[in-house]
Amino acid sequence: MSSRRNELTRTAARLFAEKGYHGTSIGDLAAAMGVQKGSLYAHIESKADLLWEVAREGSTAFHAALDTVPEEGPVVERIRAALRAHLRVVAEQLDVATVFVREWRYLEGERRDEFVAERRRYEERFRALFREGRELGELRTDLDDATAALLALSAANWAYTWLRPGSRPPKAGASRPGAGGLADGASSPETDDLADRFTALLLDGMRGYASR
Amino acid sequence: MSSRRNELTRTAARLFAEKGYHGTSIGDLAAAMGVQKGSLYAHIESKADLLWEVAREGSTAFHAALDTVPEEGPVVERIRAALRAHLRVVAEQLDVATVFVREWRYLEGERRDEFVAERRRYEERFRALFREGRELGELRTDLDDATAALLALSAANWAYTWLRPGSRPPKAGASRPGAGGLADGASSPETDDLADRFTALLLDGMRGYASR
DNA sequence: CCACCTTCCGAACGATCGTTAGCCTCCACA
DNA sequence: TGTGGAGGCTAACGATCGTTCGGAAGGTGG
Repeated sequence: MSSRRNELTRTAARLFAEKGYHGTSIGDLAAAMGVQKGSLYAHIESKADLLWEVAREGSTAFHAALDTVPEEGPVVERIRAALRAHLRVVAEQLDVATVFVREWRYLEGERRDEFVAERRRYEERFRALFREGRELGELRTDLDDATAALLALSAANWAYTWLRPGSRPPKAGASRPGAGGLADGASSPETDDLADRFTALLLDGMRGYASR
Repeated sequence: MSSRRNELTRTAARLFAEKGYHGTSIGDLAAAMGVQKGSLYAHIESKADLLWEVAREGSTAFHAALDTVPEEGPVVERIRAALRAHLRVVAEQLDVATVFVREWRYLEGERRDEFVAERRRYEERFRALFREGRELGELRTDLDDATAALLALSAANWAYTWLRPGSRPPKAGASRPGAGGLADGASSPETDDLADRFTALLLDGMRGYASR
């Protein structure tokens, strides 16, 4: 893929994340590329192609991140690794992650079906960790693993709303205006820290020792 | 407000939740109302008015739900009540909740500012519970309450993607096609159950007793 | 030197967008 | 009985939408 074409995909990811797919016109994309809108069709066949490409990049990135989680070893460590991996993708490729989580639903036809399947598979991989943890006795044997996985995935899927490339310590907030921000930044120890704090909370809970 | 006007607001909430604000045209709204699109302007001044109204309804509903949480008593019980209240709003007014969580960002100008302020206030109220719990010693005294609140709010804010009016037991999934679904249904014991399961997980964690 | 490929331009297309206008009908109420 | 407001109609507006097209500049490799 030519470098100009890739540049267009990056721009599309950024604008789709910022203003939404339907809120971004071909004209907006062209302006951001410093070009007339008709010129974009030297690179793409349709606007929908761009959404598809960015969404697929998201699928690839998140699955690849999960691939780095070992298949053996203590489940607790693997859950921590999975959460780290997920948050790292969000922090490093915030625009792509945003499209993956929020804008994918404007895909149409087979592409949408294919995306949904990949997304379900991702969640299933995540969930399997909790099920395995319960079955092996490393998590509570009475654990409702579906709910546990849902809780963990909620934190993961919501992260794009507050995680920033620079990865400052989070506020509890979730709403944040446009805030274009920098280009996708490097992951930081802070992102891993945050994932670990989530993991610790999920594992040990918030209740005081006294009332345990 | 006339009944026809209210009907329009309901339709707008439904379509905005289903296809997104920018993905819903005035023509779509008119068709859903069984009317020519020009006729809608007997009720509104602009499409943006509808988004504003639905978003404000969301603010009102979520704040009102939090108002039912007692200001005294065990923090643990209040957290449970807050989570129940939130999920109940999502289950009972799914369309409005979806706009509140996902579509609000297409608000413009002062309205957007006002909405963001209300949303921040909501999150702050939520967060205060965890801070108070730590300060009173009812939660772990070493609790990172900002992260704890973020985790709880993530579950709450993500709920609109999987909670359904009928409120079946959840899958771990998060992606779901259009799925028009029924009109907003009544809340059920199941919704409260789910909130309680989240609360239990948040409080006591997933780790096995053996490894505590 | 020529042929080709990439990239862009400028202009235009039909469609759809949100919104406005004037007119009509019907019903509640004085 | 008459008046007015609520609600809807048809038609049209200017703007913007995604997309197409023919042509031209610029560089690369044969």
